[in-house]
Parts: sequence; C-alpha cells; structure tokens
Amino acid sequence: MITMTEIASLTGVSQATVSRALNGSASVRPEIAKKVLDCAREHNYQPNFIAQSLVGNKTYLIGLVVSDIGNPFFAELAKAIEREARKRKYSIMLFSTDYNVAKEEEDLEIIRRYKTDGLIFTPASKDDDVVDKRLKYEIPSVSVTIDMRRLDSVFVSHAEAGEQVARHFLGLGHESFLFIGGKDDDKELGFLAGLDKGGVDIERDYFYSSEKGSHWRNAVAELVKARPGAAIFAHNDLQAIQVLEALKELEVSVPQDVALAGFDNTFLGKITTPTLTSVAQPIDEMGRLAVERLVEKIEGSGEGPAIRCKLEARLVARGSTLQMARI
Amino acid sequence: MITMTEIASLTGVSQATVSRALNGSASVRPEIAKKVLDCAREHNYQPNFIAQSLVGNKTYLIGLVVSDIGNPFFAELAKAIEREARKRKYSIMLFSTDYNVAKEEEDLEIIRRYKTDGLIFTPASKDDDVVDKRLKYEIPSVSVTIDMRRLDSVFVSHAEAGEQVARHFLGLGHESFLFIGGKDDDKELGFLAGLDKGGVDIERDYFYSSEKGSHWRNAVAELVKARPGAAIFAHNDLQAIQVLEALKELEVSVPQDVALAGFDNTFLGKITTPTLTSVAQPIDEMGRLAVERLVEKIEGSGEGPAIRCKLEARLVARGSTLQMARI
DNA sequence: TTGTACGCGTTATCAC
DNA sequence: GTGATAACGCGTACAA
Repeated sequence: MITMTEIASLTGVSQATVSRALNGSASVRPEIAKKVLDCAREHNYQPNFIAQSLVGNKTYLIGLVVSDIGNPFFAELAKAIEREARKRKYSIMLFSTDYNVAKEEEDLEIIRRYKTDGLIFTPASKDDDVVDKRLKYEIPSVSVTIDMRRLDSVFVSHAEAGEQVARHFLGLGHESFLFIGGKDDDKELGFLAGLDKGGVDIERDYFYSSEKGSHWRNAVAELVKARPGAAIFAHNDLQAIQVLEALKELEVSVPQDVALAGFDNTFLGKITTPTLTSVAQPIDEMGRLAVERLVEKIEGSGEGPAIRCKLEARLVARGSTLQMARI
Repeated sequence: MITMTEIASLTGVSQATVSRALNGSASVRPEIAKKVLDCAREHNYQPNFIAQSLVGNKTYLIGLVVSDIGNPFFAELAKAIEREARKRKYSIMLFSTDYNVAKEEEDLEIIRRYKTDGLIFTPASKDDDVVDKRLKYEIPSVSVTIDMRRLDSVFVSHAEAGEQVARHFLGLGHESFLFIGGKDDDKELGFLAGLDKGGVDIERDYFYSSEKGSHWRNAVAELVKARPGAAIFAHNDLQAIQVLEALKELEVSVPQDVALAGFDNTFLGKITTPTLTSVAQPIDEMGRLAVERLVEKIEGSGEGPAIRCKLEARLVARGSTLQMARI
C-alpha cells in the first residue's frame, strides 16, 4: 500500500506535489504530473481514506441502523440505501439492533466514534428522549419509516395505512377486528379511527394484542373461535405470515373464515398461500429520499427545520382478504 | 465532540497525560486521573476512531461484500456476521454487489481505501483471476458459502448438496431432472454425479437451464409438458420459489406432477405452499466461523496456509418433494 | 510551479 | 508521574 510520501521519493518530488498531481490540482508541470501518475498507477496507489478523513473532517461514511436486517423489508431498504449512497460516493456502516434498545445505544456510540458523516436509522421507539438523544448526537440524521416529528424523516403515514386497512376490512363486511403490534404504533390509531368512522363498536368488536412473545397466538385463537367474520391486521408482513401459519394450524381458512392483512408489502406476501394483502411502502423511493436528504444535510448550508417527507401508502389487496381467493 | 487536547487544556495537564488517563494507563496520579475522567465524562468524550486508526494502523472495520443483501439468505448471513463481529469489537461496512462484477471491483477498491482490517465476501465467481485479485489485495479475507481453494473459506460442499438432492429425488422415484443455476455451480456437478450413480441416463433424462433472464421458464414448461415424474433442482430458494410460482401458473401441482428442491433453506421455504424442500446451510455457524477465522488472521501471528472450513449440508425434506403433501 | 511546514487526534517513545 | 515530541498519511497555506 504505497503512500504519497513514497511516490514522492520515488519520483523525486515533494509529497505536496504528489498530492497536487494526484488530485488533478491546478498547477503542476505536465511532465511531473505524468511521472507521478504513472508511478501511482504502477504501484496501484490508493488514497488512504482514513488519513483523508482525519484532515478533511469528512469520512464519506453513513451509519445505517436498522431494527433487523433479517427482515426482508429492512434488507431491501438497506439495499436501496446502499445503492443511493454509493452513487454519491458514500459507504455504509451497517448495524442491526434486533430491536434491542441497549444495542442501539452502543451502535450509536460506535457510529459517533467513527465520525460517520451522517446517520440513517429506523427508530425502534418514538419516545421523546430517543429523539433528544438523536439531536444531541449532533450528527446529521434521517429517520426512515417513522415520522419523528422534530427529526428529518422519510415515511408513509402509518395512521393512514391503518385507516386504509380498516376501510378495506369494512368494505368486505367484517365485523370484528384484531390488531397485532406494538403499543405505540400509529397503525393501530389509524386502524381504530377507520373502524370508528365505519360505525364499529370499538369496545365490543375491537381487540388488541402485543406482537411480543406469543401472546398474539392466544388472541388469534380466541378471535377465530368466538368471532365469525373477523379480520386481523398485523403490524408487518413477517408477523402476518406467522399469523397465517398459526391459522393453518388452527385449520381456519383465509380469507373465508378470517381475513388477514400485513404491512410492508414485501415479496413475502406474494409467495404465501393465500397471497397476503399488505400496505406497500415505496421502499426504493424511501431509501433514495433518505439518502438524498441526508447528503443534503451533510453537504448543504447547514441547519434549517426538519423536513418530514411523507409518501403515499398503498394498500395491495391480495388473497388473504378477498372473498374469492384468486391465489 | 471534545478532543484530548481540549480536555488537556481544560484540566491543565498535557494531552499525553489525558491519553494515559483515558486509557487507564499505568502511571498517572489518581487525582489527576479522576479530574481528567470527570471532565471527559462531563463533555461526553468519544475517542476518535479515525485518529486511532491512522496511528494504530487498525480500523476495527470489516468489509462485507455480499451478492445481494435483498436475498434473505445473505441478509441472515449478514446479521450473523454483524453479531459476531461486534462481539469482537469490529464493525461492518456493507456492500451489496447485485452479482455485478464491475461493482464488486469498485467495492473492493473502496474497502482498500478505508483500510478495513479484513474482508468477508460471498464470491460471485470462482475464477482463478478473481482469487488472484483477492490475494493481491493483501488484506485478510475469508470467503463464505464458496470454497475458494487457495483462500480461507467457510462453506458447505455444494457438490455434496447436489448429490444429496439427487439421491433424494431418486429415492422418490423420479426419472427426469432439471437443474437451474449458474454454469460453474458445483451443485450441478454433484447433482449429476448423484444421478449418474443412480443409473440415470444423463444424456436423455437430464436437463440444464441457466438462471439468467427467464430461459428457465421455457425449460420448466417443456419439462413438465414432456416428462411425467420430473424433478427440478434450483440453485437457491429464491429461484425455487419463482419456479414454484411458474408451476402454479402452468397449473401443474407440486409435488404430485413435479418435485422441486431449493438451496439455502431460508425461512421462505417454510411459508410457501407446498413448503419447499431445500438444502440447509448453517447460516449462523457460517457467519460465526467466518468472523472467527478472519479475526484470527487479522490479529494472529500472520500467514499460514488457507484454512478451508467445510460444514455439513443437510437436506430438509418438505412438501415440495413428498408424495403426500403434508404442508 | 514547487517545496516547506503545519495540523487533523491519537499513540508511543523519549527525557525529565 | 508527567510533559515534550515524533509519527501515521494526507491537504493546504505560505513562501520561494
């Protein structure tokens, strides 16, 4: 791994001149430049990003913190982000938190230490103190998938998504409903609002289950036992697919006995039987916009208010919510 | 982002002393140490990894180059690798090549420039010149999933996997066979060997199709039309699932009309209908071993011959190859 | 046009 | 025990 200094002594000029030649800088005698360039090529010179970072105070690194890279949704998002980042000369440091808040904290520490130019993250929590922590990190950040209010965010409205699902369920004539997901998920709020607008008696016909552990299994079992015409909304496709399998075990058929909808619209929903109704997030666009916005913050003038970029959620109806399964 | 020098002036000692105090180094007067530590804590000091890297010639960075992070197999592998790496204080720079050789080259350049301590990669090709390039990169590398002979590798034998599939198909009484995959895939060689041992007339009853484009669609269509009792072996689960969908469109039933096996044993195979027979690679173990071996190379004495760590492939029989679909 | 010299934030090797 | 001081590889103001 040859350095500028070595090239300098090899070509008999100063390291400064090598630097200038290599960077195509203004004034350096053509013959010298050629000699330097040739020498560099010959020895396969590669600039040392570490050294450049130290002096330039710029790493061209983006920290990417996702909840679970094993979830195809996040994997596809990471793919989109990596693609966009590379277009702009940035590289990705990947962290998968496994929804573990402590690990996430550690990851952020590490990211700070590496002085990544920016941070893209999928928040595990919307708590104010989490937001504050991000702000305190002073490093340019963009939240993806969740609207973090005081932070730059790229997302689809989970509330609207929930409402879409509610309308969809109601349009199909369902009469009791179960939401499976986290406690502070806007999808539930929107779902509830939609059901309420549709005249559903929330107290009587709406149920909630945490996605943790297998509480939801009991909830599902009870629901299908007691409630014909029930509909289940799972907070993501992975969860929905688990529900689908549970329903198969219970020998209730989807969508005849119970309807099911997921969220994310990953390709998983296309390969199950029945196929899975899900709310699509425009993954590639989210990745692109997140990187765009982040780079803008990094390279741009500076502060300005947080930009919250809201994209359209789109319900994709498939076999799990149709009267007639058409595969 | 406070620096050692700043802490030094704040506490009225030299930067060198701050360094010693912060690193818990031997000799520094307790009271001084306390003052420094307090000051550091108060200002939330974070060591600058970039500076440390420059002087220490060690980045604690591992470059991870996978073929497609959107493929759940690689995503899960990345997850395992990240987990193991963090245990050893290393962080991951992620690159997804999309099976694009040119992009892979670029990624490797970038990795060199960042001076990552090591490299873990899933090779797109086994060509000798690829190997040579890796060796030339002088950076400690480990190949995962593919045995690269002259390079440290962690893998399951694709040939043995192919043979297992062949035996499995033969045991179920199949009589004609199609392999879908790349041209230099050991899975095909093993598959062929297994079929041959089983007395199959390769010329007559064996077919090959590239996985590129949709050539394979024609191959599949022709096969099921002309050959009752056919069996298809796809080079990975993603491909197998595409085949499964194509078969549904063709209205041939699996496994009654045609058997199907994949490779990787991702969770995808559990959610399709029928479920998918696949050859399991021990993902977590592969990730663990790859990181272990890499760190060993990085921190270890030095060279030594390449260690090729061969793990057991295990065929997991599911619905797509059973006479009786048991879901 | 080119070289010298300095600084980026550390670690490490010296003297004191 | 502590403070100068020299690296590490590079960019760059300044002087020549």
